[in-house]
Amino acid sequence: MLKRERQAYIVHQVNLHNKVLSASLSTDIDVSEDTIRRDLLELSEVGKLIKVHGGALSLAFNDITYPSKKIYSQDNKKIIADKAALLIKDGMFVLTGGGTTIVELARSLPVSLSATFISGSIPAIVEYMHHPNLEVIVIGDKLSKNSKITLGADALTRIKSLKPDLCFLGINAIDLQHGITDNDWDVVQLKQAMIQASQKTVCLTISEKLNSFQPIQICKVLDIDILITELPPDDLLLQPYVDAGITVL
Amino acid sequence: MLKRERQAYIVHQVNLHNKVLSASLSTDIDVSEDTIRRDLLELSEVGKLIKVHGGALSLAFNDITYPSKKIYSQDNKKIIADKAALLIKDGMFVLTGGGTTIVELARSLPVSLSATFISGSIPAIVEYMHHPNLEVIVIGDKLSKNSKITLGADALTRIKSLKPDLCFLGINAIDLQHGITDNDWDVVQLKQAMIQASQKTVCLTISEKLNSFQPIQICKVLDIDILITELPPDDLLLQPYVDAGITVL
DNA sequence: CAATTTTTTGCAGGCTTTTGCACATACTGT
DNA sequence: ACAGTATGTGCAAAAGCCTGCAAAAAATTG
Repeated sequence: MLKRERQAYIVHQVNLHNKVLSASLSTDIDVSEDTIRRDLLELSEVGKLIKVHGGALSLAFNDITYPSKKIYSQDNKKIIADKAALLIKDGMFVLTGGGTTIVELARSLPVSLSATFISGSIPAIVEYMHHPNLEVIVIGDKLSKNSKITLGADALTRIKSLKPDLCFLGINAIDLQHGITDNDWDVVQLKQAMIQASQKTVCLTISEKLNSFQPIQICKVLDIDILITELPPDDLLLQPYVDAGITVL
Repeated sequence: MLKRERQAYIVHQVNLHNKVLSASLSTDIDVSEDTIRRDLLELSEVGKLIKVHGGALSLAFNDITYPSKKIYSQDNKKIIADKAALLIKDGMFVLTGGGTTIVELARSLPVSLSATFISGSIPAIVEYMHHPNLEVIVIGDKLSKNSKITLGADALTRIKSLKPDLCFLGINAIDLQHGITDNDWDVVQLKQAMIQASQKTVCLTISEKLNSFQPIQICKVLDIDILITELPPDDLLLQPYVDAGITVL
């Protein structure tokens, strides 16, 4: 059995049963447990499953176990959120995506702000819901367990019918050559629609993700208007983007 | 059973019942009590539950300290939710409204259940999202701050395009003369659409709300199929509804 | 096509984690 | 206060994991 084939089988099993045991996989496929362990390690590194002692669990399962796992680079995201919050004025229509940075932004909004927020991200909506002066519009569709946002044709159609003032996107990778990129087809579709619908697009990312890329392009660098990272705008790392004509905050 | 899997089970149980006993968990999962105690210790260190002598309590339980009436009706809602959960079978399409009883139902669903849930209630969606085997469809529209559900023309249109097997509604008032009634125009529209779309409608309510009415009618008593309260089905208070031809559980 | 390099796989060893048990100690309710 | 549990500690067996290595398989190159 080929390696790829074997790993595909493992992913299938883990999604089917929500868990797998190294030992049973080993006898199933008839390879050594070491090989299985190496497979599980690789698959967990690319985020297909969660490796645990003795086997692996599906991603959905992991959410139940540790939903409030500490958020990666929380402090940096707070800095980003504060800068982003300044862009939003009373009365604006704001479209937002999902991800921890966006949730941080939602938490950083001043209580007095009165604006309309549109999103398909459940964690973000929960935050907006707690603000007294915000109107919240939910984008409906099938909920993706991984990203906790609604994805699908309905969501796309609805977004295309909007003309929001601002769009906030947390992004996974950006570089000058490949533009803004991601690794999930449906998420890419959604983000493209959001960018096209909005008058201005603001991208939020921690500096770690600058100058990296992923397999699918969302848009070119110049298709966005503002880039926000935790770094000061005159940081060397950001100069290429300033030179390219992006507003960097 | 893997360690992480076991701990996930414990967290689920503690959130479901608000408390767990080390001893019963031990016989449930068939591991020694020592192992359970070590699990509870770890989970309490990560803040997933509160460890006490003999078992553990959920974090939510800690908040509910003084209002004994609240616990009372909380228990009633748990009884209702457990009865309702039995109606849902694998593979079903289930449409649900909002409200605390529906959230309680969401929490009472067995982990193994694999079905599709459709809802516009954000608190309910958050619960569904945490179940590993549920498909979740979000009904989008403007979010009502009071009821935390999406309301409006979009939501209505979307619901009318569905044909779910079951519909669960928490209701505010029911009596034989006025039928099922409510006090919010938009909510009434939504519930009417939900009832009309579904093959079977199940209404959940605490007995307190029996034989009361509010200004706007949703439907007649006979337009629903099943009524669930915390009372046993042969309670005197429920006889009029049984006589009227409703299935009472 | 043969030689060379790279990747993959299995194995041995030493190490860590997990689990159940025994026993001394602490807590709980009557 | 006291009987009955629950808890913490130390320990040992078993299972799982990591490292390094060498053979086998696959890919690359001349």
